[in-house]
Amino acid sequence: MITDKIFEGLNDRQREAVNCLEGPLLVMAGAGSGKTRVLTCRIANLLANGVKPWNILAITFTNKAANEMKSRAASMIGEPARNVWLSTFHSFCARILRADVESTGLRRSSFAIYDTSDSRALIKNIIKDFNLDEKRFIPAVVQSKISAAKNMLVGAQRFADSINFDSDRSLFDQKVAEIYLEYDRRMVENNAMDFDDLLLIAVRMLEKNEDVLDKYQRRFQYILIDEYQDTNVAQYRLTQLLAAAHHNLCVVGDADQSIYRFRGADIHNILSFERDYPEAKVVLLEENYRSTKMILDAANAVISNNDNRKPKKLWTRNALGDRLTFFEALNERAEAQQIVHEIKSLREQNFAYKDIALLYRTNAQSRALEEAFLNAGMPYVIVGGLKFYERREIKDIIAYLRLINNLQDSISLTRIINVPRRGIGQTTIAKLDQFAANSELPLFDIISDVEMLIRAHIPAKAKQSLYQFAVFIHDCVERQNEFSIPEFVLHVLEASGYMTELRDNVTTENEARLENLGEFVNVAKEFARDNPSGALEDFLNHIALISDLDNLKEEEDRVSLMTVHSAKGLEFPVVFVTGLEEGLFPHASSMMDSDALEEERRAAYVAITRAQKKLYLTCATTRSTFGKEQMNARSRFIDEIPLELIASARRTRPTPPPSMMPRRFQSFYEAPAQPKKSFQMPVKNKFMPDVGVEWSTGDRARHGKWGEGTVLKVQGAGANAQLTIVFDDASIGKKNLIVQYAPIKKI
DNA sequence: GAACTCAGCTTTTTT
DNA sequence: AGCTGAGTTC
Repeated sequence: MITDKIFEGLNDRQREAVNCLEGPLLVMAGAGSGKTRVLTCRIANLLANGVKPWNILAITFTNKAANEMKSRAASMIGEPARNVWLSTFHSFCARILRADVESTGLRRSSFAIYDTSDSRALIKNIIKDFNLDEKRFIPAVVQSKISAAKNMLVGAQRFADSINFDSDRSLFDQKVAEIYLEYDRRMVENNAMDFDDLLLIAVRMLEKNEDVLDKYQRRFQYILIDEYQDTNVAQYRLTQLLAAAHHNLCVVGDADQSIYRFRGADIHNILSFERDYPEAKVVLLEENYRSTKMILDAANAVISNNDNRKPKKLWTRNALGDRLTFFEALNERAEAQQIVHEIKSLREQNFAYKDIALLYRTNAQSRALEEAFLNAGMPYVIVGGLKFYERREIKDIIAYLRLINNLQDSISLTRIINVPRRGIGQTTIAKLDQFAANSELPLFDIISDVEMLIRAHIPAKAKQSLYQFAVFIHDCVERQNEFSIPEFVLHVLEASGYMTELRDNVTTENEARLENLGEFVNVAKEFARDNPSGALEDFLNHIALISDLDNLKEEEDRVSLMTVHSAKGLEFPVVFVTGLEEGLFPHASSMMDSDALEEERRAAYVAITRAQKKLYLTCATTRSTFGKEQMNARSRFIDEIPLELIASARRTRPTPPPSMMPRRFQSFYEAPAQPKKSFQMPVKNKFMPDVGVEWSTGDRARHGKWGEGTVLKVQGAGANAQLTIVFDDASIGKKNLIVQYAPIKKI
């Protein structure tokens, strides 16, 4: 019997939630209480009761969680489970927008999705064009204001209006409003949407068009939302619109794990669910299956210091477990060293590397940890941080693909117009921008038209390269159907000269870039395999919305390093919560604001509850921040944990200087002396020019970037001599170089 | 145009 | 400390 399988091993509360299929349902699920399991089983149960998979919509926080849930449901109920709409809010919105936004007249369906840095680049352009001072109008600040407004469903016009009516508002906000209006205008012009637009415009679409709303309301008879405590106004409104017709809405979350206030998440969405849906059934899941009693007690103790919360106590039948381990190291290097040391002993206790996670509050902390791992030769993976899709070479190839897919995308065009170098400099780009602004044409239209290039007063050389570039892009547009997506990616990389540039300039950095591009081709292959009929546009859409976390592969035995935020929803047998210092965790920016401080404490709660068996809490007495040594007090969160739960050296602050310490403790506090420079970040190989070598016509030279060539002309002598070199690679051609400055060698 | 130097800023967390 | 952007030089 299928239903037996669904209910097998569930506790009474969980059964209740899985069994309640109709009407609004709120599942308050404490950390580790089997929340994912309930969601999965509930989906399976809906299917078992004859609900069609395409009538179910389930929203999760990451694509990874979505896929996992899909597989689990499929193993319970069979393949039809794969037809459930299971995705993140953002992918869901992208999908319905592709399908229907064009019919509402709001946007075209072929829009590009800009990530944070693309949209910041656009804001920066606008600030420049408005002749505003970049010191006062910091692009990132303006961006976050606009983002906050969008997350609250405040469009540009309403944002501007709300300021005009308020005479006290500063000039700053008025300017932000102007930038916001212009930003929207250019996003339309570029045929692009940012992450916030996906939500905002999807809501507008459903509000504006009854037919479309009706269609999706009919389609999604049953809606499930995970991590409901982290929804923002736009997501809340979207949920409300979709569920309005039937109220078959199940939301799952834990107010104590709400840690995304900074991006507009509103904890009240979950707290007032019962007010929004008075007929709602509420199920509390308080039995924890994940952690030992020790860990859970520590978590409960910390979170109980938050005043603004509904009291709740997680409990477990699990074993008492080991006491937590706390240590304070001398500095962040010693902290990392000590962690490495602990991991070695964990290995002797039969823990695998992949059983272990290191959590930190800020990405910057990963550096010291990474160094220690490299030195120790210990396998690790950094989840998040400088993400794969944020690497320069990956953004470059994506920009090429986006431009080919959407010739109006001027942001992508400017990114790669001179990558690899084509002799198109700032002056030329400024002229083009000017001309584009005056003629209201997309940049690409201008560079593909020689007439216009002349009118824009582009010098002959630049004109030539621009035109060649335009021809190349046009050619790619026309020929894209000759290739599969991975082949096309390779074609673009080769034919643009991008690969040549990387291959000719052999540095560790470039080798890493080539490797990353290879990985990108693999992503394309995977996509092509999973979506045989997928177009370039679908591929772009796919990669715009997958996060690093989605790629966390479990098969490799490596220690995971990530921020507390990235760790949400994950669990590990052993967890190290690092950098537990006042000013860092809780972060300095939260100290003035009790709401922010409570959010920090929830982050600490999330961190602690990731651990199943063993929990380590660590901090450093001094830490160098911005290149300066800083003394930090131990985090208050440590002092909120009852003493009896903690083993080992605590309350040792201030740490005595090494000379005052009994010798047997020294190694505990201080990293062993290590050769300086034993770790080096990949640096560009500097090609030192051969100063002191005399050159003459006909000599052969090797250039760091452009390969080999022949000297055509020599002007002057010694270090200051100017050489004219014809490079063998015809696409590079003739270059004038100063001996003393150019990366060249005589061969 | 390319490559260098210097000043100033960075670090909160992310789809 | 390490990165970006502005300014400078040839």
